[in-house]
Parts: sequence; structure tokens; C-alpha cells
Amino acid sequence: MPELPEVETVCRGLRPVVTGQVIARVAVRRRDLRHPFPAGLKRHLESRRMMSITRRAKYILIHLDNGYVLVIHLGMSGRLVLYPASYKPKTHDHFILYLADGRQIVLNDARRFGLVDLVAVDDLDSHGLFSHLGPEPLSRNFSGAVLGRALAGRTAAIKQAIMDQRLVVGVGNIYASEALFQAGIDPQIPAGMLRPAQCAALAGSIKKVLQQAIKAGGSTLRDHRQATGEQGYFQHHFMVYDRAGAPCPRCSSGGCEQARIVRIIQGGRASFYCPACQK
DNA sequence: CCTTGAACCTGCGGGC
DNA sequence: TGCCCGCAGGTTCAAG
Repeated sequence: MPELPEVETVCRGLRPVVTGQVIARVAVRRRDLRHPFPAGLKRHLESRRMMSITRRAKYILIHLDNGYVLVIHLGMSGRLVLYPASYKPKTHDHFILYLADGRQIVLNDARRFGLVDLVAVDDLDSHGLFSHLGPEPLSRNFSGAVLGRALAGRTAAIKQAIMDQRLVVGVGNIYASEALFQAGIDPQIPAGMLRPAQCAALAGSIKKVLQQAIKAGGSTLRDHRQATGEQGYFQHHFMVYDRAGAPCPRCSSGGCEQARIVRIIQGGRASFYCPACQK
């Protein structure tokens, strides 16, 4: 479900609430999600102060005052929402942090592809969850040149390549299609075939679409909620994602023949693009 | 190392 | 109404 903009939106919503607050109590309502919850999870969290909240790739990182970091991944269907003290747990509410004032940070994840872990802050970079991750797309470490180097020699389709978290993090199925549309690149061409100018355009469109989506609070297809419980709004700005059969926004605006958005399957995932203007 | 496909799990909408 | 199928924002693992 959540790609970088959705995770970033959750972090931004939680940050003013979480920072400086003490975790009074923790409820662990089942033994595992994708992996078993770490041993001693409650013990390491209860009575600890949350010092800051950050994001790496699609992971939410809550830094504690005991040198540990609470790591949360939302998988496909996860939500992390702040509720008032009166909230009663519902189905698929697996993990709850109760603040001193009674408010609750609730992790709900119907499909349970999400993950909760506890990592010593000094071990973050070397930890198996993070050691293989590529650059943050919104940082200066990511550029057309960096992308071009990462794509060199690869035969996989460019759509699948930019979703590979080793090359660049945060891009998932929605924003891969949207970024390729903005850059005018056919999602099926082999990654290593992109020319430098195309790499520059694609790096730029990845940054742009992720930033625009963050501004809109992410995209709510079904599960995504901001930390406030509010939906995201970027789904109303999709150019191609989930728009098979619709006229291409770029070709149509030219007043020429109306090309239509096409849906194809790549690596088992749906891709959307305009065959007329994405080459 | 790279690429591909399957697996993990629940819920929802469409077709019959 | 009910059942079956396909589909959904991610990651990981095995096999070629």
C-alpha cells in the first residue's frame, strides 16, 4: 500500500504528537506480522520516551531514549493512526502504543505484510532491513547520473528497475507508472538502454511526483490513512495509474488523435502508460 | 550478480 | 443472496 509519500505523510502527522512523549503502555495483540514481533518488545518500549520520528525508504523509525529504534513497515495494507483515549481496538489492530495522556497510536494491518522491529540505533545502517537500500530519491544523493550508473547493464524493464529498493528507495507501483509517464518513457524498455538525458528526466520526475504526492497527503486507494485518520488526496491527480482506457492527458491536450492509457502486467504488477507518448 | 515468479494474507468488487 | 475469481500501495526467497 504505502509508498514513500504515504509513509512520509504518516511520519509528518505523528511527529508533533510523538516527539517527547512517554510510552505509558504497549499492547501486542498477536505474535507476528510478516515476522514474529521481537522478543522483549513491550519491555523495551514501556516507560521509554520517544525522542524523534524519521523515515528511511518505506520504514518509519521512532527513536527512543534508550538507544533503540522502533522500526515499523506498513506493508501493503498497514495504517498507523492516532486515536483519542476513548478508542476501542478493532479487527486487525495488532499493536498499540498508549501515551501518558491516554491517546493511542494504533497499527492496523489487515493483510499483515507489515513489520515491527526493534534495532539499536548504532546498528541501523548495518541491519539486514537497511544495509542493501539505495539512495533516498528526495535527497541530493539521487540524480540522473546516479540513476544512470545504477541502471547500467540491467536488462530488466525500467519500471521494475525503479521499484528495486537497491537502486532507489521509496518508489512503488503507483509512482513508478506516474514518474515514467511524466518522463515520457515506455515502462517496458530495458533499464540499461536509457540514455543520460532520459535518466535525468526520470530522476527529476521521480522527485517531482513524490513531492507532489506528499503535498497531497499521499494516495488513498483503500487502506492508506494519514496519522490523523484523514485520507490522502493524490489519487485525484493520477495521470495514468488505474486509468486504463482513459484518454492520455498529454496526447489529448494536443488536440490530435486521442491515445488511450493501456494496462499491462510487468513482474506480476499492473503498469499503466500511454503507448503514443511514452517511448 | 541478475532476473523471474511465487509466496505471504485479507477484503472487496464483479460476474454468474 | 452466495460463490468463485481476480485484484490490491511490498518484500523476500528459491530457482534458473
